Amino acid sequence: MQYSFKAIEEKWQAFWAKNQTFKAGFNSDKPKYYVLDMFPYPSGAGLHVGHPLGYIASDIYARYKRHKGFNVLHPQGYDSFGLPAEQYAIQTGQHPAITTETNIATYRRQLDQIGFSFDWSREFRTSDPNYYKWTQWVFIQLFESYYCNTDDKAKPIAKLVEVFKTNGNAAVNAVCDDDTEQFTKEEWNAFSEKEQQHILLKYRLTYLAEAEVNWCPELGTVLANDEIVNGVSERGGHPVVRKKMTQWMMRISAYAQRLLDGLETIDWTDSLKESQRNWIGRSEGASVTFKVKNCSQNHTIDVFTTRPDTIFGVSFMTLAPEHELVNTITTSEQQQAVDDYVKASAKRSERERMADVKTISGVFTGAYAEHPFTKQPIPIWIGDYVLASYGTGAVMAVPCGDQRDYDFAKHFSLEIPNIFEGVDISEQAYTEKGNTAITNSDFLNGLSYKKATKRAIFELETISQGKGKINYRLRDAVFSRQRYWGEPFPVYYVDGLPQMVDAKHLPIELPEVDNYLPTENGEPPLGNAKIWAWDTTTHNVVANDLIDNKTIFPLELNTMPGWAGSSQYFNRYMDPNNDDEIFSKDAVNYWQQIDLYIGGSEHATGHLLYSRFWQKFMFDLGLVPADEYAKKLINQGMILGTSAFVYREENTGKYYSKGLIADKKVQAIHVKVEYVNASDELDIEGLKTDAEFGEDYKNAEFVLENGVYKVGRDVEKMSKSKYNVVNPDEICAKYGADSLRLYEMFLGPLEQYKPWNTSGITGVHNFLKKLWKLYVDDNGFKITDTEPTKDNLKTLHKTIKKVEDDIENFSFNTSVSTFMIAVNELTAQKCTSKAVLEPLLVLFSPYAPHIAEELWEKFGHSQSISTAQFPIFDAAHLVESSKEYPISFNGKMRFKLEMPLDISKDDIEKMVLAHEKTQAQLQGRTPKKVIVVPGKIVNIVG
RNA sequence: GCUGAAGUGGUGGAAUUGGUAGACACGUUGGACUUAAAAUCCAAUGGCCAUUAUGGCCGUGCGGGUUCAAGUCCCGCCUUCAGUACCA
Repeated sequence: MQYSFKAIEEKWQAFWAKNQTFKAGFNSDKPKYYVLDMFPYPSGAGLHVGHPLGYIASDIYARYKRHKGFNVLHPQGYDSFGLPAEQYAIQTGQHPAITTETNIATYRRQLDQIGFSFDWSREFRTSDPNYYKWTQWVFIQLFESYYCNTDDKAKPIAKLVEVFKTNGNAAVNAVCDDDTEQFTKEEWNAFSEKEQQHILLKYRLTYLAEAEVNWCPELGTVLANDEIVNGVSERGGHPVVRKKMTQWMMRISAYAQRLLDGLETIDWTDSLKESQRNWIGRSEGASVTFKVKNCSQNHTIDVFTTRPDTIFGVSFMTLAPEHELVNTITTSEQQQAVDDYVKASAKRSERERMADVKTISGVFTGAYAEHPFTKQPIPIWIGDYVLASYGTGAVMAVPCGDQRDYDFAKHFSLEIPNIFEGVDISEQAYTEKGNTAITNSDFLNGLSYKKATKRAIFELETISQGKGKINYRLRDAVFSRQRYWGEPFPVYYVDGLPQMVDAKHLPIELPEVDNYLPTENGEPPLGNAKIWAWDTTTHNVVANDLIDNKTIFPLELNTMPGWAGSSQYFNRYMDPNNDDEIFSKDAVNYWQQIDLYIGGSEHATGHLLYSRFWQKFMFDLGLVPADEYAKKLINQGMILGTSAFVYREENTGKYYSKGLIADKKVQAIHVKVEYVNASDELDIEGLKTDAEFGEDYKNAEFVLENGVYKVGRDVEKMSKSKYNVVNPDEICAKYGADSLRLYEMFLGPLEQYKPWNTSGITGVHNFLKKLWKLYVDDNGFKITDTEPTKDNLKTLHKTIKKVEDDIENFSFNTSVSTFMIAVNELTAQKCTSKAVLEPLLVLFSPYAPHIAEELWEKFGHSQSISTAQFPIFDAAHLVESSKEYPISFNGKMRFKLEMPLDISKDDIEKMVLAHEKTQAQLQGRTPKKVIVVPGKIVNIVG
């Protein structure tokens, strides 16, 4: 009987689907375990072999946990809103929903053929109104909440309105855009509805604001910071410019400290946590207020500094060119110069400014500020090294203590007072925060960094010109996109003010449009919709031309960004078909949070940060029991493609084999990897008859070396455009899903980036054939009830131990090797014993579930192997008596003991001492002293 | 610049708390089986030297150090990858 993987895999995939083998429900007898993959965006290209890597790993772990007696939740779905489907719609007019549906069908077929143990009954798509209803719902909750600093949590905005009515905002300690604005209860109650709403927007956790955003003209939409890479859009690589626009924002900054603190409680990789820490960018220091001299309106400039101890070293101030006071304070003599400078720097894009760090530029405003303590005048400059978007957009310049201030001062010949005792600052600034005493600094004289900082803050607070402050780099996230294919906002506008649709009328479904481009007057694509107005009496979406501004109002034209749908999906899996609630209390209390989350590290400062923010918000509302949603997170590495190149000589057009290039002027051209064999030889005939590119090479001349054409190779990201994509369909057809699964794990450590090389798959494929032969030969199933030998049991238990350790540590690659060794050993031992080969199957089954099920059935089991218990390791089988397995004597001073490490130190000492005594007696010498050191090796010291 | 990860044969990669470096697999070479190929099986495979055989020396990016013992620990460099950056 041959190992016919095709029939076996089809059979068991059908069996799992029919019996809903992996359907998860409440089960109080078993502990729960929740394993989740980052759900995919279903792109038109389908899966390549790199995509399933993380899914295979999580599937192995999920299956393992089932064997270990856990009730496992392992769902899957689709993050189906996104740009590619919309771009396709723009080009072809096909509705993105249709494209998405087609792509999902392909994804599902490809996923199914790999044999994942997903609970498909819980599948959902973020673009399904039944799902995005709840995305809209969370948005409304955010709108109806503010952040209370006293309780350090989000609370209903209605509570805040109560306080305003009775006490004004003097005693309110909440996160607000403008913490200088003060009003009494009388003032509040006298405000118009519009004025009140305007104020509340400054407190709401999602709010409408005029903000400087990253606008991508090419894509016609704004982008979040994490959607921009090196100054161009992540998707498509289009340029991005800064632009002021009214946008929905998420007040994630209110959660900055909690997002930072939460990292300490979760088991995520250090590099990922570090990325998030950097992104949040906490720095401690002080805010200092400088009064502008000779200013009729008493203007002040606030700065943030991490070095309040250097306050007496301030010799000038620098404002960002965009700073709001630039125009107000500039003197008439300097007006022209300042205008020119501001205009020039506005022209330069952010990217140019970043690229050009070395050129120092700036201009004097003619105005002076007053030093808070010395009252000396401080010239106010403008310089583009100060960023409007960080801190307050203004700095107090301390040239002796900051290199950029120092360079600026040198360039414009400004004063550089030294406030560091015995430090030479003639060449560069002294930026260390050491124990150097401060001098020329009045009350700070003689103090070191730490003490001076404390004292400076104290003195600033005394004169009410500053206070200790913690600044975060993390900025509020723009939540609007000017696109069609995203969640519509449940928002309509009355007199220009946003109103939420009552939650019970959700979802607000995406309207039909006949054009997916922005409208002629620049509105987002939803501006093309004809039925897109909200009727507040019937609570329905109605035609735009019915808008009467009394009961029927315009709806929001923006849609939500890509990360909206993925920010709470992991909770929805717990109760995905609930129409009445986002999820039931019972469900969330049972499943709690994700135990293991697997996905790519590229989401470090996007999805993985935003979703933590949503979870904390939902925790504040009492909706979820945990304020972190994923206990453990693993970033799977990427599988890279091995591209192949031919070399075309520029003048002759001949293609030279790699070894013949020498110093010829050649151009390297990607060719499809399927025409290249393991020895890097090109199948020229295949290439010439290729359906897509055959024409290009039909008449080409290939110059061979030693009778073959050798291609060049390079490891790159798998991509259609590089022709190095390997399709899992082909692998499954040729070697089977079990081979694919094993090989992807065998390639290397899960977290690592590694190149794919199809030729290596024969190794694991042969292993599966050998495994099959261990159970089945020409006469059929060959397992017997024979007593296992000691060798058999040793192999089995060695394997149990290793595989269990490997899975717990997520080193799946080494356990594949362990299997190979086990099968080789048992084959050599001619083992047919049921007592060994049956439990062994359970070890394999997470990795190669199809073959395991097939053989399991041959043992007479009617239930899936996934119900079987993981075999229990028994160290006794590894401890051999010294008679049969003498302690091996190796070299001059070391013994190696073949036994498990959990045997006690004393036992080893006794055994080795006994052995040494016999040896000594035989050799007629005195026994050496035995010292056992941790590890496998025993030292004998003479 | 800063932060994080990593440098081991021709290749992917093993090596537990410091304990026989190169497991396992690919590839390569030789052999068996075949008219032949594929498939399968067997053997060899870090480098250098030596051989009838046993063997010897060198080897984990580089230079030091600790130790009976270092891929692993410490100090100083180099290189690669990833993230981030006039962050005050």
